[in-house]
Amino acid sequence: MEEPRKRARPGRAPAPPGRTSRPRQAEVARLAGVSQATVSLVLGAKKQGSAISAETRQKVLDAARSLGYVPDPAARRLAAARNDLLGVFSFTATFPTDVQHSYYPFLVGVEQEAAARGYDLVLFTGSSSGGAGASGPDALSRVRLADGCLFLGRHAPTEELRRLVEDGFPVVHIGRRDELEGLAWVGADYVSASHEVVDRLAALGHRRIVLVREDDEAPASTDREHGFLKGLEQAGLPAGPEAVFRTADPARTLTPQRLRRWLDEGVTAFVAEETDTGNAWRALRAATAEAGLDCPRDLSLALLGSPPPDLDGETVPAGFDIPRPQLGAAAVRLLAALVAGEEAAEPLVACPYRPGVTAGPPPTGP
Amino acid sequence: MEEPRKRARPGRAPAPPGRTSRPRQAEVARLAGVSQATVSLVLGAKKQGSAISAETRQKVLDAARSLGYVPDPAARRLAAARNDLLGVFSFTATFPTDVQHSYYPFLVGVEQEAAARGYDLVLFTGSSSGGAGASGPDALSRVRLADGCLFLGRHAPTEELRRLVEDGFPVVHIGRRDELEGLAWVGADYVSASHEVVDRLAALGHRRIVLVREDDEAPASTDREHGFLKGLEQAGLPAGPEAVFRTADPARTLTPQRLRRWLDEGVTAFVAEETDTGNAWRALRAATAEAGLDCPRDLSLALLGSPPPDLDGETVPAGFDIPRPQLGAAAVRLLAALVAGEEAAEPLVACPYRPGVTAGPPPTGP
DNA sequence: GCGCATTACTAATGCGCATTACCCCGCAGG
DNA sequence: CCTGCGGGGTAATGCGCATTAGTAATGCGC
Repeated sequence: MEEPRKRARPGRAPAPPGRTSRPRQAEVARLAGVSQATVSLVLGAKKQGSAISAETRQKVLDAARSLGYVPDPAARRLAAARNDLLGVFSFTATFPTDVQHSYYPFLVGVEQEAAARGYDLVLFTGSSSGGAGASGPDALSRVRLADGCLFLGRHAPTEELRRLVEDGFPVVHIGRRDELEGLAWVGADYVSASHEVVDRLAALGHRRIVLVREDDEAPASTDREHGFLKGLEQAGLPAGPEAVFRTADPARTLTPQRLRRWLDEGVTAFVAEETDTGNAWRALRAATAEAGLDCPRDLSLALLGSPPPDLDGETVPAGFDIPRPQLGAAAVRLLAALVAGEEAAEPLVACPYRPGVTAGPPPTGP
Repeated sequence: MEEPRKRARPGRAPAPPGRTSRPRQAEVARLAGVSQATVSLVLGAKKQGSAISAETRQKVLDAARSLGYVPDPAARRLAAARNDLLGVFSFTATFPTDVQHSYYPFLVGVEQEAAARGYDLVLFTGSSSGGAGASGPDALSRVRLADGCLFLGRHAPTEELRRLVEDGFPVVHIGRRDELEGLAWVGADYVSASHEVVDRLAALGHRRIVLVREDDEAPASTDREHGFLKGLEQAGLPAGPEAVFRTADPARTLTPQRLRRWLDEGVTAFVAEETDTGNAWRALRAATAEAGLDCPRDLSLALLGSPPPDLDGETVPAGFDIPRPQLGAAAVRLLAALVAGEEAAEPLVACPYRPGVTAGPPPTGP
């Protein structure tokens, strides 16, 4: 029997007037002649598909389809604590006007992998663009709508991130990020990739190789140096301090004269790290040209990363590529694992060697 | 007094064991010594900030701060009947491997405008990528998850779209789409833009202009022709059928000989439509080069759209640009209006004229 | 023919928050 | 002294769904 509780009618208005509101499970249930719970069971059909007769199941499915029923993600999440949504958060605009700095390559992989796993993506905007809920101490709180969240770029505020991590919210950072204990991340394996570049050069016959790097303590830089030196050692080549040329301003210090001196000393190959600016590589190329040297013939060059996009596209440098789409995909995989309560796996993604045209055998004879 | 309802404990587990769940309003309330409702009132503080004493308010705020309270977006949305989420759906991958076909330029504008309006974006994957909920008759149902949805590309199945539209679900299509009554869309104003190109050429002194178009019935093509012809008429130039050269295979039919004949007939300027392939423009450029003609000097060329990205970047064609970011932004604005229950406004976005270097005064004398 | 296990559902409940309806209290007016 | 009234809160309720306890119906064995 119904209680006469008509006097109380809290909550919001029943439905936006004028247009059909989205169907609820209750409506599906009514149409199918079953209870709401049954609808939930049928539609939420997990692996344990039992306890529902095929007939009833079909009735429900038909009803749901005919009404165009779609579960409300908010309600779903509230009740089940998941909604098959992965967040993507970048402190700078995800789609900056300057395509060069965009996260596009990552997103290619993120989208694919997410799609393959049945996740949709939530792009959290407000981050930079000064939108409505732009910043503030709880700027990152919105990401909690998703089951988990990917973070791109180093600009996500550490404190906010810590908060999420501590709350057990699944978070994966694209790009190594060690300063925050417990933060899951995926990153390129610069060590191995740099190592391999040395291997290749050594295999070509080079016996003295110099790394040109900028004066920077980023993990990406030190990783490369580390792999480079390890490669030298393993190849039995001189790996002392003289094998690394570290300079704050490659354009000034890496002169053609300096280059010739190295050659005179028996150096036959140079390796530059990739940085935001690409200055190391740029300087190396410039010095080579100014010195009137031919690259694959007189000396070999390799770039530990991708060439600056503005540089002559004809000359593909030897070195390795950073597999950004794969990184994105790996991030999604890791995030999915975290969401599922599993533990993190290998965070490093291999960078494939790129033969390019700037490396060859060392020149023979004097 | 508490009822002994301990036997029943439905719902999901209280919290993932082992980690602190983030605070709820209830905890804030307890700490502040008030009720949950009061917390909600204080934190949800809208314009009607009354009915709460300053003292209580402060207690609540302090408690919330000290606990680091952050509202659960899902719950908030459930209660408030909106999620501040806009969908973005593209039948093909949103971030295809081939950057050329990506919707990136649109998304730039979409993201900005969405951010400015406090919306987050949901990228519906599964569409093409063959993911979990890939296709099926209700493939589009998922978009109902958001408050409204943007559609990119012409491939979204009409029937599914109709369904959404009929249900009153706010939908905006990027790119003109007339076949579906009631479907809101935003598109570039090709008619006006093409018209203006003719104006400019006429102003430069050209008296006979020919449009080269491919054999295609897309609205984008017919719009351009329409604007072109209107421009001719208004400028008092010959706008008969001979002003339009329509061909299925520009590369074969647009020979240098054909070009010379036109010139002999007094034609001094050519206009090509932009298509997926860019064949019309390509053929025009090729014929000019093969005929040994100099572009700005011997004849003027204009392109109704953006040049194919693979074409020599040095030569900026005269014509107009398709303001994709603005289109994206306009789409968001329109969608936001629909979500708010307002009516659609002007769907056309103007295309700015691009002077370029391929148009100049007609050659003087024979 | 009764106990008991299955099967096939339904009823009840709560997730976290927003939104009333209502209540309590002190004070002014009749 | 009772009533009216407004400020300041609180209890109750529901959003839409998932989950689980409970129940009716049926089957089965002895």
